[in-house]
Formats: sequence, structure tokens, C-alpha cells
Amino acid sequence: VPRGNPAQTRQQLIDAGVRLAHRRALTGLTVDDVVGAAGVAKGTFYLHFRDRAEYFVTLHRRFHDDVMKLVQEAILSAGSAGTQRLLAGSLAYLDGCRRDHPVKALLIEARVEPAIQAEVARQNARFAKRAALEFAAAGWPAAEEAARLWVGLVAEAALAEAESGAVLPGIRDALARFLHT
Amino acid sequence: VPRGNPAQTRQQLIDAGVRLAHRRALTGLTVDDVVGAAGVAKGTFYLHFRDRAEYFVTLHRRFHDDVMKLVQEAILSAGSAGTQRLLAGSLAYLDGCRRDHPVKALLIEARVEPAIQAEVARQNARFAKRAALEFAAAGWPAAEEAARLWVGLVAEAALAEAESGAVLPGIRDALARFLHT
DNA sequence: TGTACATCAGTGAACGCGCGTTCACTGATGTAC
DNA sequence: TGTACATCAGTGAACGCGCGTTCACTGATGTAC
Repeated sequence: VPRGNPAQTRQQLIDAGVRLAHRRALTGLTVDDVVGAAGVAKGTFYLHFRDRAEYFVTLHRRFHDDVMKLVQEAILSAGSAGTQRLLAGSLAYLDGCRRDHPVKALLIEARVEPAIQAEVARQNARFAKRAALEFAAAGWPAAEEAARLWVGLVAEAALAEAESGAVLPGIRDALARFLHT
Repeated sequence: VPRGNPAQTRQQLIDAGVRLAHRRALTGLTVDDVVGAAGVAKGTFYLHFRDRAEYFVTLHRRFHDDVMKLVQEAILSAGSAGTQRLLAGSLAYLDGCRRDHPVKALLIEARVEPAIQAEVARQNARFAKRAALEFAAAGWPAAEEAARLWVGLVAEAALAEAESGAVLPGIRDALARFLHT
């Protein structure tokens, strides 16, 4: 029984979850799966996370933070507020999702898995709030509502690309067109 | 032990599912819950459905058929192909969802519940195919892709109305605006 | 009309399984003297 | 430098629980003669 490095073990558990979520459903992801893939004992899992739910939240937050960093950069270098900038941010989001993450699981199943519902709802709301500013700047009448729907649109686009495993120019063009761009 | 009417018992089971799905998550809906709410023994459930999955598919198909009847009517009385007609059909869909159905469960969770994933995917594809015709008639370049995103948009709108429990005019206006109508 | 039997919807206790969680234990590493 | 002890990450067998599913049974209803 080697002493081990706690931070590293924790990272192994998270990496294992990400790896597994690439392949299968988040909902069906069990603690046994995770510890099996991470190569640690079951008890170790509970040394690092209070329970399964906390682990899922960690997984999702990790994903979200990574992607949002990209979005932030895109927005900053995209000029003034409006649908152009919104589109730039949204395309950056698609790119971030494509890069190396278990998108399908985290986008769709996240909404169902009770463990992370609250977390996802909060982050979606933040995204929508941000988008609403851009819609308002572009002069859309129902900016808040448009923003909420836009979140659904972008999620659907990310899902489409995740399923095909490639960038889908047609999808991205359609996104732009919905924005009247 | 009364002899009972099979068709009626089956209907009781389905009604119970619909009733329960109004309140809680589909994913967490157990056979015990269903038979409890229906007031029949557990064994009776398996007299009417091969397994839990078949029951879910039945539930979803029922919901889908009901709503699509409304959509069909709206489309027929909406004139020529194009985004106007698409909007009419989509608003009819929202109305159908609102009427008396466990929308949230069936729209979102349906995509995760393995039992009905295939069924939902098939019906979404049909909806999208239909929508693609309208987009094409309206002269949109990437009609197929726009249609796929549109399905996501309408689902998000239905979800928003389901959560608030009311018709949301702002949401519906935004829908129209995304269509350049 | 009465009797014996077949049919059939429904019953509910029991089973098996897999999951999340716990806990008594191991053994390597650090610390005190 | 050596010895005794505390700490601490990690282990994995065991537990409890709830679920989907089964099956031997019940009893009312239909049918044959």
C-alpha cells in the first residue's frame, strides 16, 4: 500500500470520469466504473468526494470552466456588443465542446441527473444572462426570452457536432442565420 | 379477486404514469410507483407490459401522438409552405404540450432514459424532416441543419412554458423573430 | 338446470442483482526523543 | 543513529437498500355435457 499523493489520486478519479463519459451515459456511470477506470479502491473514492453527487458536480464544473475560458477570450476580442459578438462567443463554445470533452453526457444528461441539476441550471442561467445583454444591444425586443432559447439552440448545435464528431459548417451557418447575421 | 377488464386496467397504468410524470422525474419513476398509483398489484404491470422500457415507450408515444394531431391540424389550416406555416405548427406544439401533459419529463428526460432514447430520436428526426421542408420552401440555405436546431429551440420553448406553467408571449415572439417572421 | 372443468386477469411474497456507502484494517511515511 | 509512535492515504469485504422481474397461487367468469 503506497502512501500516494492525494491531489494526484483525485485527479485520476476525475480523469477517469471524463474518459468514461466520452463513451457511455453519465446517468449510468457508477462509482464502481470510476474507481475501476482510475485503478483505485472503492473506499478511496469516498476519501476524495463526499458522495456520488459531489463528484458529478466537480466533473461538470471542470468541463464548464474550461469551455467558458475559451468563450471569454472570444468575446473579448470580438468588438462591441451585439449578435456578432454573441455568435463569436457561441462558436467558441462549440469549439470548446469539440476539443476534448464528453459533451453529450454533460450537455443533455446533466439536465436530468438530479445530482447536478441545480448546478447546470445555475450555469445555464448565467450564460443566458450574458446572451441577453447581447440581444438587447442588438435591439431585439424580447431579449431575455431570446437568450433563453438561444442557450437551447447552442446546446443542440453542440450535441449535433458531438454526435457527428466533426465541425458541421451547415449547423454553424444556420446558427448565424437565426441571429439575422 | 375481481375478474377485471384488461383494457381498463392497462389504461389505469398509463394514466397513473402520466399523473406521476407531472410531478416527478421520469428517470426516477419506478414500477412500484406506477402500480401504487394505479392501485393494482405489481404482477399486474407485467401482464400488460413486457418490461419497464416498453411501458415508457407506450407513455411517450401516447403523448407524442396527441400533440402531433394538433400540430397537423394547425399546419393544414396554415396556407402554403414556409416559415409562417412552420411557426403555426410550432405554436400548436407548444399549446399541445401545455394542455395536460407531463412535458418536462417527456421532453428532456426522454432523451436520457435509455428505454425510450431510440423512440424519441426517431420522432425528433421526423419532426425535423418536416421542418426542413418548410425551411427549404422559405429559401433558407442550410435547411436540414436549421431544422435540427429548430427542434431544439421549440423544445426549449416548451420547457420554459412548462416550468412557468403559463403561455409566455415573450418566448413565442422570440421564436417568431428567430424565423425572421 | 346442475356440475365439472378450463380460462384468464389479477395477486403479492420472494428473488436476484447492482448500486452507494461504510469501516476495520494495512502499511508506508513523518516525528519525537 | 535507533526506536516507538502518530498520521494518513489507501484498501476491499461487507452491508443495506431499492429496484425490476418472476411465479405459484386465487377466485371469478365462461364453457361443455
